[in-house]
Amino acid sequence: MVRIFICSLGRLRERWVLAFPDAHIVSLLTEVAEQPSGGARSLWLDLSSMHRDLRLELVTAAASIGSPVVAMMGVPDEAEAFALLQAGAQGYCHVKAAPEQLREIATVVEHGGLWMPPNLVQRFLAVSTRVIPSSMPEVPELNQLTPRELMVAEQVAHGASNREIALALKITERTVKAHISAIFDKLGVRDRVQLALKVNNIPTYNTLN
Amino acid sequence: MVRIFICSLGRLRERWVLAFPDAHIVSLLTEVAEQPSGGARSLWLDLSSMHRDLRLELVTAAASIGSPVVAMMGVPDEAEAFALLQAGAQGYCHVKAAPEQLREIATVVEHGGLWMPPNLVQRFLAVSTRVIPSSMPEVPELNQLTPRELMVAEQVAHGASNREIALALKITERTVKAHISAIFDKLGVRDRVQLALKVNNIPTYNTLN
DNA sequence: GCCCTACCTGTACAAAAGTACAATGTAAGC
DNA sequence: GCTTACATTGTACTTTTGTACAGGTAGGGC
Repeated sequence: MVRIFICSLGRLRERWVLAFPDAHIVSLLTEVAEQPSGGARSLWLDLSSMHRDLRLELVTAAASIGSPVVAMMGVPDEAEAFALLQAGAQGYCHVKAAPEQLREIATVVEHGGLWMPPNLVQRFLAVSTRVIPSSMPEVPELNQLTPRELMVAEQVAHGASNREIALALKITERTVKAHISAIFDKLGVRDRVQLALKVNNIPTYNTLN
Repeated sequence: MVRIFICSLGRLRERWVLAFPDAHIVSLLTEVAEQPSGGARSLWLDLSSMHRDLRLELVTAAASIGSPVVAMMGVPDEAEAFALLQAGAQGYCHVKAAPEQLREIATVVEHGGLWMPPNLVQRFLAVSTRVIPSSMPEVPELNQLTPRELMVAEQVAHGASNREIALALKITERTVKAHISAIFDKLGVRDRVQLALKVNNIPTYNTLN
């Protein structure tokens, strides 16, 4: 199986080679036609540094070749994700997805599956179902938190500062810090930004959470 | 990888064993807990001869265990498919899917992918793209940012520290700070948490955006 | 040439955020 | 009564984040 990465800039070359030692990296889609097209292959498009209007076009063109296409974005955008998938992409992920994740994605799309970040799947399904039972697990790890910690975590997840949280919960800023440290420990994050993202169910790609 | 098939009647046992020679076949979900849960596994639910109301329940229960769940139906039903997927299933296929296809599906779901028949995928996307754009506005303010600032903002939005961003963009931490300050100014946020939330399009308490 | 913007960097400082170590009070369960 | 989990706070410290003020470079438009 040949993985071909298409990107104008070669910024992330090392990352991709790390994921797939035998990856091909080209800058134009037209070059793909010149590659040996004998066996199976998948196309990985770096759309992050590309003009918005061109992305859909590129994905459509790539999909028409016949190989599974994975769209890689820098700024996740739900609406665009769906558009790209509808245009024929079978995968949608962050350009900086970890190598292990890239390999997971490769396995999935190369076997006819659809891959996208968990939060997107949820949104996806939420809008598709008329019903709204939503008995779905939000972030199961949050169950590890004590009631008080959960309150603090939610405030952080909405952008509150320690001072604001202290004020809201009528406790000292010091206590807020104590809770927050405990939360970091339990959820395995290192700072409030990552905590906010985790509570909001947004994957952070740089750290393996 | 252990594949456990759950069905009240054992009708299709041969078929499944053909696909996975080492498949386990049980009749109740509770029996799964007794299986050696050490390694990875996937659960395959035969919902064909089951009452409609029970299906969702079973899928939900199965999904809560943690292993990938594949819902297998006798009579495909679009609406129900969405509901089952939302309940936590990662795969949806026909009970009588061919062994090779079962193996494809196994590969996909066991690597975090979503699997459903191609026609369902199309319906799925058609519905989503029609509904999403209206309900999901992007973040137009991001257009105010220069290309470089946008890169920095993306990194922050994924939980990166200043040091990490500096490393990634091959610039000084000082420069990162400069960009970030400019971003705060343009987007009207006061710290990196609020920036992360804004880029990810999550509303915050204090700033009503 | 001049102006403007984007981009980059430095020193210095202020303000948060986060950690280490320690302690008290309280409520629930055995 | 004892243990355990939870919530609370203190002092002191390190690290990170964010700002103020001050520059320097490169490219495009006039």
